[in-house]
Amino acid sequence: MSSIASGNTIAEVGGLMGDAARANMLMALMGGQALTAGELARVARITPQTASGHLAKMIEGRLLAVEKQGRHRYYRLASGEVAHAMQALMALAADGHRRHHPLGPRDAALRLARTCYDHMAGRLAVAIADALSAQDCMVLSDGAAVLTQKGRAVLDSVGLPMDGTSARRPLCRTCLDWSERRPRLAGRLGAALLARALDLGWIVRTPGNRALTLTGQGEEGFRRAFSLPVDWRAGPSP
Amino acid sequence: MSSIASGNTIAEVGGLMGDAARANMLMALMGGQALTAGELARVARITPQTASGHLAKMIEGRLLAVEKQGRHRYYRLASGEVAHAMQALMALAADGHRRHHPLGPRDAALRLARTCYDHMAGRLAVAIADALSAQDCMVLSDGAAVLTQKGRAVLDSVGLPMDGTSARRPLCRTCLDWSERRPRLAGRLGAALLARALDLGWIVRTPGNRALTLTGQGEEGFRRAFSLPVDWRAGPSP
DNA sequence: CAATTGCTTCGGCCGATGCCGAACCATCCA
DNA sequence: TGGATGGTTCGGCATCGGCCGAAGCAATTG
Repeated sequence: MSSIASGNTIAEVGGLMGDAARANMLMALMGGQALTAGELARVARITPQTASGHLAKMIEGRLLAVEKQGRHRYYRLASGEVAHAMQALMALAADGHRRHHPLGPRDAALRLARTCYDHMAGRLAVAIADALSAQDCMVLSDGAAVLTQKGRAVLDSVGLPMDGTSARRPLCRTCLDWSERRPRLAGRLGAALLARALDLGWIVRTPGNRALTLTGQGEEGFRRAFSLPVDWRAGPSP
Repeated sequence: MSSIASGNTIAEVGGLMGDAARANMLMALMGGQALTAGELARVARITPQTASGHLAKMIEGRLLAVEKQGRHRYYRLASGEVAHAMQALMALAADGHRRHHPLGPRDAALRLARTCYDHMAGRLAVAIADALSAQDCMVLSDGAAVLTQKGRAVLDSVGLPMDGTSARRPLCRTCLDWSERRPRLAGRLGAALLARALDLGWIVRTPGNRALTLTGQGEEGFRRAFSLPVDWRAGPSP
């Protein structure tokens, strides 16, 4: 029903995100991994049949994409723009929040390194951005970033050739997630870096959630590749 | 009702934007000017009392701010973050749209120069960004921008001292509005430039809509200040 | 002091939508 | 082939929220 799946209006998109159950599902998918319908129903605390309805609506509205695999159906965000829109909404929602930071044991892992849609977040990601910036590999200015010649060389040495300046996707963007509000690498470079680090076995995903575990190789690799200070885990230094 | 006006949730924010009438009002306010309740009712095609309810909700949700002046009440977007969120939603809504571009007579003025929340948009804004970029006043990369030393000098000469690199607000961002999808100056610099240009009388606002009229002085002033090519009105050259 | 205009509050109507129980497909496994 | 499990569709219920008419303030105007 409705239109032939052509163009949404702002109100339609907003309405889709403007439901608690759907928002919860979208938040769960912000981790970047595809989840099954059942998992999404559980995270939203609704019955599977209700979840199914919501998912269908979000597919119709082009917020999600599906991939069926066996008897499972894996849902994921349809595009980076969806993630971006969610972030923008989160920024508004967080306004007066001053959320409780229980800082539990599992929280500590998330705080160190986690995924945020398609790139890394947490202390590690911030430390990398800081180090690159401090070494003139990249110029950070008001939340935007530009890579220098030297920066390209460094990234190239990690196996990340940043050749084309083509895409109009930002290299770096401040991403208002819960945890330190400091710039980190997102965008095209951020996505490439996450993929490469997973590839090298420097970090591994945790099955259930968005947390990333830093391996021994990773500890060493990151420190050497980006010349991280020894105390990078301590958080914002200045 | 609800909480004591503290923290919204994502769903609440989305829900506020997810209504046709409210979305229309927000869109009207994207021009950057404050509008009265009556004007907003008219643009949303609803009765004043219905509009009043919507406006109260958006105030409560911290999407809008009011200022009463005499017997009028002027509503405006509460912050740049609200405008940013709307842009993000527009990007999703526009997806399949491929909107009709009627290109009427009034449309031509909008296409040349208009406001977009707190900065300029249209051919003029794009031409300025292009010129600054071509003269190494600023480095554009993937939609982000960084000002060079030379750029600071140029802006300083127009009366725009860009001293503190302080704020974490992007200098430039691609802004997916209807019309050319090319980078232009937004963010802190964009806002300052708009204010300065209005101040100098280079451009003047059109009362009813978002269009900006380029004055004779402006024609001359912009060309000299940013060394615009003579044919900048022609649009994207390369 | 009326009269007018801009805006809000109140009350009731009604359509839209989220929710679940039950039944129905599809896939995997023994 | 029968039974589990994951997922969807259907039908009905209940609630929520947008809408407007009528009435009530507030400020400006004569």
